[in-house]
Amino acid sequence: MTFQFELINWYRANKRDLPWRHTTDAYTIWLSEIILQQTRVEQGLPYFISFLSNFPTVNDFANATEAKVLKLWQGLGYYSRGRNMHATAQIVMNNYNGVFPTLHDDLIKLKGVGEYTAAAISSFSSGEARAVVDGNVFRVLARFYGIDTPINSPEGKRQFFKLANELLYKEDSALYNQAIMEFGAIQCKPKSPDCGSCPLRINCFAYNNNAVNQLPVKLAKAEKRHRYFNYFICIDDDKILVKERQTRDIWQHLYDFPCIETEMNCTVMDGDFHTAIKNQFGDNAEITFISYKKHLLTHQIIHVQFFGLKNYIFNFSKQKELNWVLLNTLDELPQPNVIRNFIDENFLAQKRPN
DNA sequence: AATTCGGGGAG
DNA sequence: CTCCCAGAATT
Repeated sequence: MTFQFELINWYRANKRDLPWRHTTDAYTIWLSEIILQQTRVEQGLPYFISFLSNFPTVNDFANATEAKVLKLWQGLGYYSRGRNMHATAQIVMNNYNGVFPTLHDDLIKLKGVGEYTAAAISSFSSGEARAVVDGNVFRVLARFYGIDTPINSPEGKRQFFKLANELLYKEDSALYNQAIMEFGAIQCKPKSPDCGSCPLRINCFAYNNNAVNQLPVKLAKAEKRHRYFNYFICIDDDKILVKERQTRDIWQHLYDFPCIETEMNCTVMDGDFHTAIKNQFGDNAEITFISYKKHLLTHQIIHVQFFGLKNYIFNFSKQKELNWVLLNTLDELPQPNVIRNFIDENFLAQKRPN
């Protein structure tokens, strides 16, 4: 048990004071765990405060509108997390009588709750003996035990999951799970960890074999896809035309503007793009280029152009997701960051708070 | 088994 | 720029 006790001792001395560590309430822990999926603590913390304040109980969450949830989630990314939380809150109200589950086998059935999150909530809320395996745990185990199986391969996931559960300190799974994750986040960092001050270095494979920078091993990712979004700003007096994004693409159920997607960056004079504009907005439409922005996502590079539009016509019957909204209520809609930033720069005279 | 869901911070 | 973050769902 040396490894486990060293981790726990390190944790007692070095842990950060984080709000979700002061509770065993499953709902509160669930909020924090979903928000922190693929998200740094510093980035997620203000969202955790905001969600807990807006939705003190799972009942409050379940009774909110999805638009309200997505508005609070705006800017955090991976918006399916917000939509899945909303669905899960309603499932907890309907199927669990409003009492948030604390057992792994119940949690794993909830939307947006996978192996990591079910282990985290169950161990933190009820002390169930389930090992968490997140990015931190992969890294700590790969380095300390010298495991070079790619962590993003199915074989790697099985191997690390098995080892993590063998190592789990079952007498206090919550303490041990917190300890190994915090150790990975603060001490055994991805880049340039301070091995000289590490209490585990004596028995660490990577440290003793000069392999800290080679572990963990990760399979190469697919090439990023380039996409070209051409947005059209249609303003009629005090109203602007917005579009709710639909399923099977990024930013589902968030709002942007009427858009023509092209295969490359186009000017209004380019043949196919010109034709598409005329087909969409009529022969008399006057187009003016406003701005270009390159927006980086994990798997896509979005080249965004904004165009102003005048003297246009539009066939609404084929575009049910399009809607006129008042310019002064535009800010209330959940929007992807690239759209929100455009609105900030072009429509809002005064800066909004925060 | 591979891909696709964001956005931000560190280096 | 690249990599990674308290991963999960979909194909």
